[in-house]
Amino acid sequence: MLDPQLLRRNIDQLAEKLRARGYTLDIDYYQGLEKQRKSLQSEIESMQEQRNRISKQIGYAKSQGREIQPILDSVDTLGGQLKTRKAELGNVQQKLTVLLSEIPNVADDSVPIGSDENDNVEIRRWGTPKEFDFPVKDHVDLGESLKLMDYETASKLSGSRFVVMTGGLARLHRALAQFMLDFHVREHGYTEVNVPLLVNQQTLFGTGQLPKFEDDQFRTSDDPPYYLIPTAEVPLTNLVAGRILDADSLPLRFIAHTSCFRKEAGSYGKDTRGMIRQHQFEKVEMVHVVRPDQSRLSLDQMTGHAEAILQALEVPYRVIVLCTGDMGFSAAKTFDLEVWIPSQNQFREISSCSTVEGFQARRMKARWRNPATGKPEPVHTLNGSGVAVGRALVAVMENYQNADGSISIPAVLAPWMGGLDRLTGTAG
RNA sequence: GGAGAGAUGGCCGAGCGGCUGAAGGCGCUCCCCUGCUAAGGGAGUAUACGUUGAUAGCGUAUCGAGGGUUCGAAUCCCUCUCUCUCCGCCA
Repeated sequence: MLDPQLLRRNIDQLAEKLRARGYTLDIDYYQGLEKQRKSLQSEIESMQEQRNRISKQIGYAKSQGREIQPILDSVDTLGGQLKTRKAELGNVQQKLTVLLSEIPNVADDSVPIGSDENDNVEIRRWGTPKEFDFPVKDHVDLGESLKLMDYETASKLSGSRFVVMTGGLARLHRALAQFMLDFHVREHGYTEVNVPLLVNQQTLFGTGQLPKFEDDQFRTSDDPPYYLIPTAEVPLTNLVAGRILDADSLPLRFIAHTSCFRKEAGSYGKDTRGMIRQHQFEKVEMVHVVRPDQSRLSLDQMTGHAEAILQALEVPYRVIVLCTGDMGFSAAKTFDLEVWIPSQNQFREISSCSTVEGFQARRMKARWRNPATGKPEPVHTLNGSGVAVGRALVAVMENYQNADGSISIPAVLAPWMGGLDRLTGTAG
């Protein structure tokens, strides 16, 4: 949610900025509603003021033992009028809330203007793609020929976009998650958190998935509406929902390893093969809750934290900054990490680190007490993958493949691999 | 799933349908007093929105949430949520 002051004060400038993101703000519609809201609200408040005043007179008159009927008569019609006006206001406010909650965040000034992923800008590269002296296999061929990865059985159990992993590969997947979690906690000062995977509507509203992206979520039940989290960003960020934080408790750095669930509606035909795009996948997620003046710096740090994982795994990657047209709904600025996928001969997204500034904080009423003003103000929140576990597995499998179809294990994962240093299909 | 108890400000805790945005206490802030410390005295201490150029001020709302009764609700009624205790069931 944007700061409502932005809409009230600089709506033309705001509309301009939103246009860069491909969102058209209906200024007339907004201003019409806002005008109605104002007049209804003042009208209602003055009616309430009148009612309160008269009610006090009644109380006073009664205590004096005087006749109250004449006073009662004077407010005879007030109640009814108030009721209809309140209903009208409720209506207008509902529309305003829907409008406001579906406006995307405004891009930071440093974000390149553009319309889609072709306008993203590469910032830097790390590592050099390995030259293979044999034809490379993709992770599906590797996994299936080692009999450690089974899409057919997964499809029987669930459907498309699921996978069954077995033995050493399942262990490698787990090792990756454990490594990332332990690494971030030890090296980067994160607090490990174990969070619910099922959340309510309010929580999804807080991070911006609802109301606009209902169709992307798995809804599990109706009587209490529960949703499977699409990312741990949702529960982690909402940890501070509704709270007023002390200045010295910031920054907060949370990390969690969770499964994530996405319908992938609208991505039909995209990445249908393999583990790149699944309905269920695992991710290690980082969330920062910071003072507003720290969010830019924090974004760089968070991106660095994700990069450290890929460097430790020794897989080549590049960092890009997303252009205005390619950013997610809540983001003010996003760095994507893209890892080298040999079989595709290209870089693919493995982490996305964003600052959303106060956008989510305003939705979830997460505030801090600014010592300078003494007042509660929205905090800034950031989120980033540190990194996607399934995609990291793909990267490791493909970048560490050998001519005989076996897969070497990155040295850094040794502590979690129980002595296994190569996947040959027989181990585990 | 069954039975019961509860939800009030940063915390604890009062509150007969009317002068209660909310007693009292704790904590915190400022001031005074006191030659350190301790003790004591005084004032202040929620959030949102509206009004205003911005304060102050004023107005409105908020005592778990949402409805209702009433001229008037923290207080009465209904629904829901959550917490706690006991029983059952389980990881």
